[in-house]
Amino acid sequence: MTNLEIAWIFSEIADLLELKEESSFKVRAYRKAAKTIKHLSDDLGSLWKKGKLTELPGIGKNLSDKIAELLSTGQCAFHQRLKEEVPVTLRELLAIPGLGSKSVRLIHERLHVNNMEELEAAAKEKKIRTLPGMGSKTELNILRSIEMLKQNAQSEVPIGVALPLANLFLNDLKRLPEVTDGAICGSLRRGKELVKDIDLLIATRNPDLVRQTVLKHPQVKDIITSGNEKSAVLTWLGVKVEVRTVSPDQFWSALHHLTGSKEHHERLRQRARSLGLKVNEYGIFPEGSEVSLEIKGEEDIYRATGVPYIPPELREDSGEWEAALENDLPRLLELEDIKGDLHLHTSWSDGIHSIEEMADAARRKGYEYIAITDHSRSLGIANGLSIERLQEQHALIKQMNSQSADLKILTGVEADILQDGRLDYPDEILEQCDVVIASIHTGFRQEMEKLTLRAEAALKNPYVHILAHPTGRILGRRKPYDIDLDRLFQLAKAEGKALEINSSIDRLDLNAALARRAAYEFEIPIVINTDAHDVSRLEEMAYGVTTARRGWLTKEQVVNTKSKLELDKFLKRRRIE
DNA sequence: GCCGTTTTCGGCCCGACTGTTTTCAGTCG
Repeated sequence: MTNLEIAWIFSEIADLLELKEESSFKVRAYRKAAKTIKHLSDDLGSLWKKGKLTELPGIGKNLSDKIAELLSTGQCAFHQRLKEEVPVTLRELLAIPGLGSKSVRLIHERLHVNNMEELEAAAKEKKIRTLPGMGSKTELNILRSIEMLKQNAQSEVPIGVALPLANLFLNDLKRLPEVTDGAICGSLRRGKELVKDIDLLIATRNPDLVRQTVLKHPQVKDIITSGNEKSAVLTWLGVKVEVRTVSPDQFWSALHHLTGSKEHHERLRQRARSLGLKVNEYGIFPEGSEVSLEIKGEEDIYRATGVPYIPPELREDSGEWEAALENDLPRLLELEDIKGDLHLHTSWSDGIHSIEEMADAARRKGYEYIAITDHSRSLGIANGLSIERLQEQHALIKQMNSQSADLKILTGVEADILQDGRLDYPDEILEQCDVVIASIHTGFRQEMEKLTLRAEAALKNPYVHILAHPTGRILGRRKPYDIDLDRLFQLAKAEGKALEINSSIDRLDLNAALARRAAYEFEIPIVINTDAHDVSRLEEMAYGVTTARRGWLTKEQVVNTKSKLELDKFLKRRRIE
C-alpha cells in the first residue's frame, strides 16, 4: 500500500468523523496526518520497519498503529466501521460551498439524502427549506453549486494567467481616491504555480468606494459575496477575485494574514501564544491588551515572535519554521541575480524574432549573456536546423559578437533526444556549440523504462550541458512523462549536468518541490530559462525565479547567476569531462 | 488524536460573511 493510498484513507476518515460530529480536534489530527503522509518523500513501509513512524509530526501511537495495520493487512478496522456508520457518498456533498458537516448531517438525517443526486432532487422539490436554519437561499445556493460542479471539474488557473488579472484589478483599485496602498496576497503572492483564486488587499479610508468599484469592474461576471470589509466576485475568466479592505494602519498585519498559508499561520500563532501574544489580521496584541505592537512591515511580525523574516514563497509549513528557529533560512535567489537566459528560440526555427531582436531585448534587461538554442533538425514541425543552417547561424553569431562586446551571445542548440536515446546531431557538431540543451519532444507516452533510458543516454553525452523541462508536464493539459526522476537525478549529479526550471507559464518544469530535491538532496546545478520564442516572453523569467524561490533555491545553486567568466568555466568543464 | 521551555492533562488560530434569525450557528479561508 502506497503513501498516497494511506493519505487518502486518513483523509476519508477525517471527513467521516466530521460527518459524525466527532471532536474537531480529532478530525484535524487525521487531516494533518494525511497531509504529512502525502508530502512525505520516504516510503511509509520502510519507516514502519525501522520503527520511526511516530517520529513524523502529528503521528502518535494511535495513528502509527493504524498505518501499521494498513500496511500489513491492507485494511483498517476503524475505517471499515466508520464506513458502515456513515455513507461515504455523503463526502461529495462537502464539496458544495456553504455546506459543511453540520448541514450535510442534518440533510442526511431528516431527508434521507445520501448523495449528490438525491440532494439535487431534494432541493428541486423544495424540501431543503423545510429544515431548521435553512431557507430558500440555501436551497438555491445548493442548486447553483451543483450546476457549477458539473460544469467545471478543474478550477485552478496557472500563475501566468492569474497574475496579470490580479494586477488589472489592483492597478484600478490603487488609483481610487483615499486608497493608500494595495497588494496581491494569498497563494498568488506565495508564488504557487496554480491558484484557486486571487486575493487582493486594499488599504483605504473609504472601503465603500472600493467595494462599489470591485462589484462594477468590467471583468466581473457574478457577485459572490459583498460585505463591509470583504467582497468576492467571479470574473469572466472563471477566476474568483476576493478583495479585502483595511484601514491604512492595519495594512501590514492584514497583508501578512492574507498571504497565508493557513498552516504557516497556525505555527505563527502557536508560537506567538507561547510568548504571550495574540496575532490576527489587525495586529499583534500582548495578552490582555487592546493595543497592537507597532508594525511597519512584515519583518516586525516575525521579529515579535523571535525569528527572522520568512519570505512569502516559503510560507507553507514545509520546514521554514524549523529553519527560522535555527536561524538557518536560505538567502533566496532574486530576479536581479539572473545574468542571462540560456534557452531562446529565434525565427531560424519556430521563434518569432531574429537573433538581433532577441539580443536587443536581452540587452534592455541588462543581461550579460544569452544562448541561442533553436530546435534541432528532426523537429521538422518547428523548422529545426539542418547542420548547414546551424553552422551558418553560428558564423552569424560569431560576427555579431565581434561587433558588440556588451552582450555575449552563446551559440547553442536544443537537441532532440531521439527514440533510441541518441541526440539529433553527431557529437562533432554538438562539440561546436557553446551550450547544448537536450530535451524530449516526441514519444513522451512511452513506458517509464524506455523514457528513462533515453534521458539517461542524453545525460551521459559529454557535450550536453542541460536537460530541459525534465518532466515534460504542461500545466492543466499534459501530465509529467512517466519517467524515473530518482535515476535522472542520480545521473545528473554524477555527470555534473544542470537541470532546467523552464519558466514558460505553461510549463514551470521542474516544479518547486522537484527543484528543491534536485538542488538540496542531489546538489544538482539548476538553470532557469524562459524557452522564449519571442521577445515579450523573456519576461517569464520572473515565474521561473518565483518557482525557484518556492524551491528554497539560493543564487549559488543557479547556473545563470554566474558571471560570464564563471559560466564559461562551467560550460567548458563539462565538455572536457 | 497529538503534544509538551505553562509537559502526561488540557489545550488545540482567529475572525468575517451569510442566512437565518431577532442574537447566532455554520462555514470559510
